[in-house]
Amino acid sequence: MNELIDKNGLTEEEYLAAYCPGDYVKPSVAVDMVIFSAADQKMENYRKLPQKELKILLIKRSGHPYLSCWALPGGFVEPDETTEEAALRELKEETGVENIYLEQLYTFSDPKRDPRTWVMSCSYLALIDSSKVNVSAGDDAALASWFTVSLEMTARNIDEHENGFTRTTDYLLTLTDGDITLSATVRHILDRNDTGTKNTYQIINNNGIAFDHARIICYALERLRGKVQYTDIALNLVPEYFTLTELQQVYEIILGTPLIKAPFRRKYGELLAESTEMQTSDAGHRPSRLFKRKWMTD
Amino acid sequence: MNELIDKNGLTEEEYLAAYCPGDYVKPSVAVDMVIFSAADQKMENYRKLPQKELKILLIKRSGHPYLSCWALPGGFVEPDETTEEAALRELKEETGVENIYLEQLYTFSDPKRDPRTWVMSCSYLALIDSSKVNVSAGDDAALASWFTVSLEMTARNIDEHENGFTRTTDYLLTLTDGDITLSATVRHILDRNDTGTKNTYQIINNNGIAFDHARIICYALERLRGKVQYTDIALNLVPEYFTLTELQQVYEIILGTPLIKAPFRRKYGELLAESTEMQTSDAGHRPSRLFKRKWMTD
DNA sequence: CAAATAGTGTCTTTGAGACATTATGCG
DNA sequence: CGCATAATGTCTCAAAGACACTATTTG
Repeated sequence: MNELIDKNGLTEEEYLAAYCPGDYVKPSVAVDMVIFSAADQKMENYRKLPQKELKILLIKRSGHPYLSCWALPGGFVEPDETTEEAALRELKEETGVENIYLEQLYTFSDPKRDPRTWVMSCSYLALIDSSKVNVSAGDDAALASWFTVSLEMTARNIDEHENGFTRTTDYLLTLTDGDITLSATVRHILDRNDTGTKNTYQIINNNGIAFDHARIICYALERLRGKVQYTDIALNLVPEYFTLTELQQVYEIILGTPLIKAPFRRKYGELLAESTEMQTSDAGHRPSRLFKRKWMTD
Repeated sequence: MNELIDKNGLTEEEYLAAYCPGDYVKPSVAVDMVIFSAADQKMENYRKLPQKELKILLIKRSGHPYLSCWALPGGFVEPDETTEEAALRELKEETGVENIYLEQLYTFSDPKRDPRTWVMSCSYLALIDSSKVNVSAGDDAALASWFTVSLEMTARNIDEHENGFTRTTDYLLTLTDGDITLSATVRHILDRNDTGTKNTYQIINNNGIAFDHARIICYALERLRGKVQYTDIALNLVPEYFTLTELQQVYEIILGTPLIKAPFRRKYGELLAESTEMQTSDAGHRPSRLFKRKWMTD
């Protein structure tokens, strides 16, 4: 608190005591969470390992707008809390889980993104060990479900012009849960020229995903794919003790490509996880060593 | 627009027509910009190359709170615009520059970050070629100035406990412009254990930097340091034509370490810039080839 | 032994780091 | 020629990619 006096002769203390917020139009601010987990897919074959699948949690809307579409879990930020605290509060309400990996993603602010009124969405990426969460999340009446995620590039067009180029890329996002299939095409337009770079994202078509949440999910996947390669965040998707094959599968479903075992084990096994004596007793093949997270302090 | 009917018997269209926003308390949302440029430092020696310095633009506050402290340029988001549009609008007002590299950083939402009222800040990173901007920015009475940035780690303490560790790191941010020196110490506390990871940032002490802007500046520098290594954003800090030595200096002042010439030229010269015939006629040494940005379409 | 997975050895390729060497302009 | 910078050559070392080989378990 400084003692300087402003042009009206007030100190900071006096100014603040007299402060009256103006009557400007303000936006509502919500938090929306993209909660990922990596769940085991049941294998039909008799002694094969289960395969992992990347899932996100969605909640079916029971009111307008986007009635009976599926939306990201979230809610409005309340006074006296940060967006992160709001996210943690909602997370606990909707999944019962505390102590989760949480990272702010991006603030979406298109004034028309909510047809009712001006609502910004501060989005969060959350990662959760699927063994920790009960399948039917949502303790109240809200219908919540885990959807398997798939994102693939379906078209790309590059148009080079005088001092730059325009690149249009379409991504197809598909979310499935049993019979239910949701999908959306998100178009990314990158326009670069001598005077700058401009990125535009449009939801070209949308099947059952509420608001701009298809776009938010794409953004979250992009971030996850990037960060998984130079951090240890993937460890938040496996239980406390896990095998290297499990971890490799998690990397594979995130990145969408198969990885080669030996270099994977060198890179992540050596650097990120600490081996222990524990072994798991399986059926039909050599049992594998269990690993645990190693705390990297740098 | 779907035709489903909700529990009150309304279609979405009817619902929206009747929609009346509730009377909740809402935050104000501001955008704050960390605008970097890399300016040539005048060399005293008679025929040496100029050295680059990393600068950010700050504006002196002429009213409470933080009267006569220095703040990031910014302003409030208005209805019918996105935060990005607000940032571009403010940027044009305060520096006269359009067509600039702009990237959303992070939304700071501590409800006490502005002593007046509840104000969230959606922060942006902007990069500008210093040759494009006049030294005395700010077309109105506001006093704007470019400050040289320096950020260094001053202390680190790691405390390992049962199931994890707590790491405390202090960073000293120093901003100088001629006689004026601003500084702040930002403390980062990383707490990891079996139940999760928690990051906390505190401004330990602060000399003349308004609000939580010291923290925002640190965040921006961190992002810039990271992205410079795997993207070509650094090219937004140099003029259209530039030498590889200039570019290397830009990398060096961002990363804070000297780089070795040969590998730098292999990595960035080959991958990111396209050579042209142009040469510059200098004084006292071999003239260097000028390079231009190469448009990477992938 | 067959099936299935666990775990390692090693060759190749790539690229960063480090340093030396050559080139070119000016006075 | 001397100074200062430009530009390239090359050796080393670390890590990723690719693939083959060995090791264990159950039935």
